[in-house]
Amino acid sequence: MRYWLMKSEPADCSIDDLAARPDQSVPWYGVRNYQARNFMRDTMRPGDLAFFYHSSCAHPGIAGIARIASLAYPDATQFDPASPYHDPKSTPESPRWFNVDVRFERKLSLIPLARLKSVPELSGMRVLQPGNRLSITPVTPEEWAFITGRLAGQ
DNA sequence: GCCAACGTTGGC
DNA sequence: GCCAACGTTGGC
Repeated sequence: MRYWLMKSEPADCSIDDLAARPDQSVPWYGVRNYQARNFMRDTMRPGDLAFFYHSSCAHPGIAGIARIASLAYPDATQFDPASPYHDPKSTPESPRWFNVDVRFERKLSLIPLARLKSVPELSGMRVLQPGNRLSITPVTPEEWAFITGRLAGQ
């Protein structure tokens, strides 16, 4: 089993939005970066755990935990001309973009980005590296254990 | 709103 | 294949 960190803009889908959804799950559509796509398509497996991270907002940080709930399958929004994620170069015969389903696991009291950055044990964390923009990044078992065990307040 | 960092595009 | 231009990300 692997661990991940997945960014979501809470204005689009917050941890509370995820918890309130039918089945408490959501297709993680809209990823249009090849590296993040490859993580979903090639490495993620159902049962993997992910930090649910709030980005591009007033209080960026880890807001909860989610579980990968499906293998990757073609992202429907790429074929929808009305979607902002429409990709005219993609075809159903040869889809370019994929998504997994993500299910709510539990909420955490927010672990702010500044807190994560202040911890020496997490200095190597992928998402904290300067210039990182990937919306999906791997988390090591050590990082996962440290954050859930030492930084998560509940 | 600013801006640094990064990925993608497209001309050559 | 190079690389400049452009668009996006995301913290501040």
